[in-house]
Amino acid sequence: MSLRHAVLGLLDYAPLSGYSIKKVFEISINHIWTAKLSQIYRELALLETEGLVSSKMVRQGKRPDKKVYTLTAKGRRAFLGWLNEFPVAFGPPRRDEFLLRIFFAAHMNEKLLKRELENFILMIETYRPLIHAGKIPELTDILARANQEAPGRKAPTVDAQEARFWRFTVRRFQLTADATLLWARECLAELEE
Amino acid sequence: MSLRHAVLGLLDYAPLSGYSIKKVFEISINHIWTAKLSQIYRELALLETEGLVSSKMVRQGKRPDKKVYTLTAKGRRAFLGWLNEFPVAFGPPRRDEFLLRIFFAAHMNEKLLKRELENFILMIETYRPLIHAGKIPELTDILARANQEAPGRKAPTVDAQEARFWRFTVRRFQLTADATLLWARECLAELEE
DNA sequence: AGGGCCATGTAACCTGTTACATGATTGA
DNA sequence: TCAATCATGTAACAGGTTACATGGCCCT
Repeated sequence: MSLRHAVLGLLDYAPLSGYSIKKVFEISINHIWTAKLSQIYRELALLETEGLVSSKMVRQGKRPDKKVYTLTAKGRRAFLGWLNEFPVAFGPPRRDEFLLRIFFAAHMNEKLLKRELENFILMIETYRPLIHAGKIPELTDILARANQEAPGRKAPTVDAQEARFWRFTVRRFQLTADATLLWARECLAELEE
Repeated sequence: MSLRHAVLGLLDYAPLSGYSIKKVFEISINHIWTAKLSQIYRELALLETEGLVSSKMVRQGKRPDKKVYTLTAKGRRAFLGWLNEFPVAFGPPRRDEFLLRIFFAAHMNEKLLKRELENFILMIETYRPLIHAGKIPELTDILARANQEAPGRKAPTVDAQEARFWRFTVRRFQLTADATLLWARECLAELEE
């Protein structure tokens, strides 16, 4: 049910096409939640039949026409409802193929295992610096521009509040990336004793 | 594709019924990978048609009959193949509803948000001590007992190697739990300024 | 008497992935 | 000239969730 809320949440900032929702995903919540384009199109079609969003075709001279979706009042209520319903407890996500391989690693060729750990470490080391708050202005920009294109819409508040929470999510990735790096190095060290 | 390998991996230690695979999940890889009973039954049926496991009905006087699955040679090859194929890079799992809510928390009632963070902290504090290596002997026991029931099977090696990697996975949960706790407390502190 | 455990499954549904199809514009 | 970007989708498949069905045993 969460792709739905991610989409509604982004549309609350600005009317967007399916394609540009995907773009916004890529520079924002992509680390938190991913979706393929085909899935986004499907979800948007569904949301429209349920009356949570409405769409309008927009001609663009050179580039292909696009279908811009706007959040309806009903859609906004659904989104806020999701955010403000009585808080549920969320366990940590539980699907990690890499860890599953470690669990069964007694059957793994030792050299291969070490290489896999080294690759894993490398992956985090390259991935970690990509997670930084630097993308927040970029995101703010895109949303502001999308809003200008929408006539008669008062700019929504992408302000200090937003920036704070986006910073929170970035911080979480940094901390868990650090912890994971530490762990992987520890494992490798023990294997190399 | 990973539920499949989790099942094959457990069956490599001992022949098990669908129901007891679920039990073993619960005290072992449940933090790494979860599955519903119905999914396990479906997967086992599929694995049997593919010849990776074979089954045998076992009468039990008082309790209902059970269908015990054994790994075939082909199944074992498939499992080892998965472990030893050229290492792929795994990104971190990317579906975290809680973080998604934080991302959009600017729209959240502040009291509710604080309560949600507090619940989250509490959840980790209660969850963290449950993740400890103490379950390893229990797991070893269950597998050993299942093996005794299987006639003519030489006990597989649930030994020091196994214990090491299980310890590794436990350690990872502790480290990331610690990092997540730190993060959540940080967020709450900033909100309470 | 009622709930929980043991033990099996089926069916419908929802969500995510992969592959295919189309076609103009832009930059190297 | 070739690949990437913009822009829309459909179809098939794979994997995960929820609900339903059955029935005996054991414990309180």
